[in-house]
Amino acid sequence: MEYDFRKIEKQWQDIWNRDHAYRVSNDSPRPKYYVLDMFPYPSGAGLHVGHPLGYIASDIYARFKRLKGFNVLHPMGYDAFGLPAEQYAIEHGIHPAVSTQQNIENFRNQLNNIGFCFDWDREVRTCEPSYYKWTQWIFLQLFKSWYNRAAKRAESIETLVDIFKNQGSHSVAPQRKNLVFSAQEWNAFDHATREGILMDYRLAYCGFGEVNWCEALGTVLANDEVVNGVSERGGHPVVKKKLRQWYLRITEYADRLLEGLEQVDFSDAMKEMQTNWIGKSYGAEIDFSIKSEKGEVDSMRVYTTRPDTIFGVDFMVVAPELDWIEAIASAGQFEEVSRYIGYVRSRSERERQAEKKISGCFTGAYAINPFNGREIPIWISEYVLAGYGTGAIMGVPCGDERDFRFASHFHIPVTNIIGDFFNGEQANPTKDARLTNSDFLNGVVMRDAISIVNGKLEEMGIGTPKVNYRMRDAAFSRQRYWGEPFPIAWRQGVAYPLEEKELPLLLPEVDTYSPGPEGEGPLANIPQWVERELETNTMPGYAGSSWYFLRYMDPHNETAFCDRKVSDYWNQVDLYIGGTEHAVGHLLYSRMWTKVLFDLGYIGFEEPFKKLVNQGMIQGSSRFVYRAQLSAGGTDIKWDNIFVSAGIRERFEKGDLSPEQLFSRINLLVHGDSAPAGLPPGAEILLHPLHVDVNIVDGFQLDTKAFSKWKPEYANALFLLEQDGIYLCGSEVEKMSKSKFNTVNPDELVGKYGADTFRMYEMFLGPVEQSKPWDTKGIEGVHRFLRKLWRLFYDEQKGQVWTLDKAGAPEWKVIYRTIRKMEEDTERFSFNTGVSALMIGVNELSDLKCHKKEVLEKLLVILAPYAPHIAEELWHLLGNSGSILDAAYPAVEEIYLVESAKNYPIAINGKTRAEMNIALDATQLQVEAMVLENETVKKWLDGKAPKKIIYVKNKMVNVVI
RNA sequence: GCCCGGAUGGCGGAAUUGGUAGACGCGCCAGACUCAAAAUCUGGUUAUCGCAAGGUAGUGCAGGUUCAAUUCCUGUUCCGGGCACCA
Repeated sequence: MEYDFRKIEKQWQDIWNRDHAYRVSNDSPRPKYYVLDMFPYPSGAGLHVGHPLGYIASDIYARFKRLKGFNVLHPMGYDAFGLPAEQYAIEHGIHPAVSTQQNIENFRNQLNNIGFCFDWDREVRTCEPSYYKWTQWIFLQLFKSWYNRAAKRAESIETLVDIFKNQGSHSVAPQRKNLVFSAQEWNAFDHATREGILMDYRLAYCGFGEVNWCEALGTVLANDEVVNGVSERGGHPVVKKKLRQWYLRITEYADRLLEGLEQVDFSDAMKEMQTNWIGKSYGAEIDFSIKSEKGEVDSMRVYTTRPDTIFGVDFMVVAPELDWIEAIASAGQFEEVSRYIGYVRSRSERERQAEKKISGCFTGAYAINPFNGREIPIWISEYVLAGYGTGAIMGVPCGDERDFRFASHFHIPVTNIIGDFFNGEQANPTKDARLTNSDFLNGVVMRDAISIVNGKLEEMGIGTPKVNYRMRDAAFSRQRYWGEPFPIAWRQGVAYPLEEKELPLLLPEVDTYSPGPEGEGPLANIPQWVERELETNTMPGYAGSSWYFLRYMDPHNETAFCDRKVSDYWNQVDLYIGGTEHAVGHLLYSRMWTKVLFDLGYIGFEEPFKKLVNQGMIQGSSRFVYRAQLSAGGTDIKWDNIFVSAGIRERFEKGDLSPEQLFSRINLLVHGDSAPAGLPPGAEILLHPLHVDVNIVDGFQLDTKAFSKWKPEYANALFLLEQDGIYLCGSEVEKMSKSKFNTVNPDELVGKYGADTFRMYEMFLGPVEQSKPWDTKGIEGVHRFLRKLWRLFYDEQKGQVWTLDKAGAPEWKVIYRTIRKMEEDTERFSFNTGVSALMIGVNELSDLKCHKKEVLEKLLVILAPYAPHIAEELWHLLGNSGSILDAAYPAVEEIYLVESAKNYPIAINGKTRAEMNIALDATQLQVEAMVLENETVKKWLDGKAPKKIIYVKNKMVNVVI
């Protein structure tokens, strides 16, 4: 009886499906465990082998937990709104709902192929009205709430209105500069004014923000649609444009997002990334008065974390886009300033920060140092961003490397305020120096000077200590079609929320997916929509994905996003597996939404994910063919389809093969014997690497026949082959993507080797957290392992070989050692070593010729999370009736694993030279005596006495000479 | 540029707490079975010197701590991920 994986896998998938084997109840006496995968976007390209890595890991863990007696929730769904579907709609006129539906079906089939234990009854799709109804509903909660800083929590906006009504704004931190009013004043404000003020407090609010505006395309572009300042499609210029935008006031949650990190089990790297993203810093805002020709602007505000360096300020740098720059520019500098502002407008933030070339421009105005009246030139430069702090910094070249380079570049004299700590060549950011050239601060250690300066500034009324965050409020609107409509109507410039009973506000059909007027979204093209004065923006991709883990708990609820009783049962996600690319986006947004819903009493926990495991990326291993071409050096010889093998190319590039030799070999290939010889003068042979589909390459060897059929233009391809008559490809490790032809489709591998082999091989590749290149070659080893395992039960010739014989100690020892290793490794997500442990176990049982049911059935249970189909099949063939999905994880009988002695490595000066079998309970003295008797040790000692003998129980012995 | 990771045989990787570097698998080499091939099985496989016994070097690179370093510390190079409208 053969291992017929195709039949077995089909059969068991059908049975599990029929029996609803993966259905999960919200009501169970067993402890709950919630395993979550990151929400996939159903792309048209379908799955490649990189996608399922995390899903397989979580699937194994979910199955493992089920065997351990937990009620396990392991759902799957789709983050189905998004730009690619909309782009596809623009290009092909197909409604995004239609293409998305197709993509989802394709995805689902691919996922099912791999045999995941998803409870499909709980599937969610963010683009379904039944789902986005609740995204809109949560948005309304955000809109109707404010963050009460005193209570450190979100509250209904009504509580704020009450405060304003009764006490005015004094007790509430002002959101807008200089906006302070009394209760009487509030009550006298007209409706629009009040709404304008409340808008400054709402957790979801409207403001103005810059977008990438492409005039030629008449649309707003995503960052990755902009390359080097022009649109990716068409290469049109892109500039910044201010548009009305929705935002989420995530900055109010900055501190709680930081504190929450202490309660969750994320990697230190992940916590660090989030901490840095939030970027909390303690500093001061200082107002400097300005001296300019026109005198229109009297002061500027800078944010600094180092007020102690106030006497070392040699220049100011202001973000060029701040609106008061042109007002302070002197007549002589005005033109240059305008030109520089124009230049910066064309630059993305990323480019500005990454730019190595120092650029900037003097404004012609000066700031006055409040302590000594010194005139400080005000510059503008792209390295200062408007969005951080006040958009203006103090340039302290002796203490900051970037400031120092700026000063050197523009020949601005440097004031040394740190004495010997500054060498004139390099800035020194120390806080330990005693200040010099610093007036009343001379001799004070910098660290201590900070509070002295802050005190003085406050006394003078020109500065306040200030906590600052690098994180900005999250832009929450897109000028797009394929997203959730905002449940907001605008009347006379005031935003009104729709009634709850009006939800969902359905996304209307449109005739065209092209943008609306003035950079508005496509919804602005619909007269009925505009008539109803509905918001024309839609929500961004992360709207639906910020709360989906809650919907899985109670996916069909029509009266709430999730029943409180149900979320109380499932509570936090116990294990979340996903890539680090979501470190600061999705993970922060969903943590914020969870905190808001917690504050408002809709759920009972404020951190969504208890534990996070980051999966690495599977990279593609690209293959290249090399097309030969003659440069235009005065020749009319055209080679269209000559491909040179990688080995020949290598010799050519290294110079081992001359251009003439290569030319004549190619000529021979093209023309046969009657080849005209000689490279035309001035001509050069170029070998262009071209990506070739990895699926027609075996290792590095190209299937030349398949290549000729691959694309019509290669039909007549000629190949310059290696000596042994094969064509070798070049290779490189790159991101896996369709355009690089390096994607490998899991369906094909599943078809060829089965889902069980595929699952185990993905895990066997290496640690789940680590990125690694895909290589299909090794999959056969895993497949061989499963067949070897099968042979413990059934033999092709002999049929059944398993027996009911009683097992002996050596067999028990092997199986219990395997169980223990497997359990430990699975528990710590070390799935690759888990697979190895199984292989070792099967190798050892084969060596022992162990075919005993009582041993083998334990093996099947620990195998089941990794390779569920074969495990279930053999489980039943052994005569078990229930499903192995619900078997109990076998317990280890320690008695079989007790050892009395160990082979110790005996090292001389730390280098292993011998091995000795020593009893585990041996004492230091016994060991020393034994070791000194050892021949190898004697040889190395050469008659001398050892300096020391180190004996670490159960580890090693080291003889120091 | 800034933040976070990673680097070990021909390849993927193992070494869980500082204690036998290279488990397991691929590939390769040799052998068995076979008319032959496939499949399967057995043995070998870091480099280098040596007939062997055995020695020497070795975990990106340069240093350091230690009886002992892939593991800890300092510096450095290269590669990957993210940087706010891809999801």
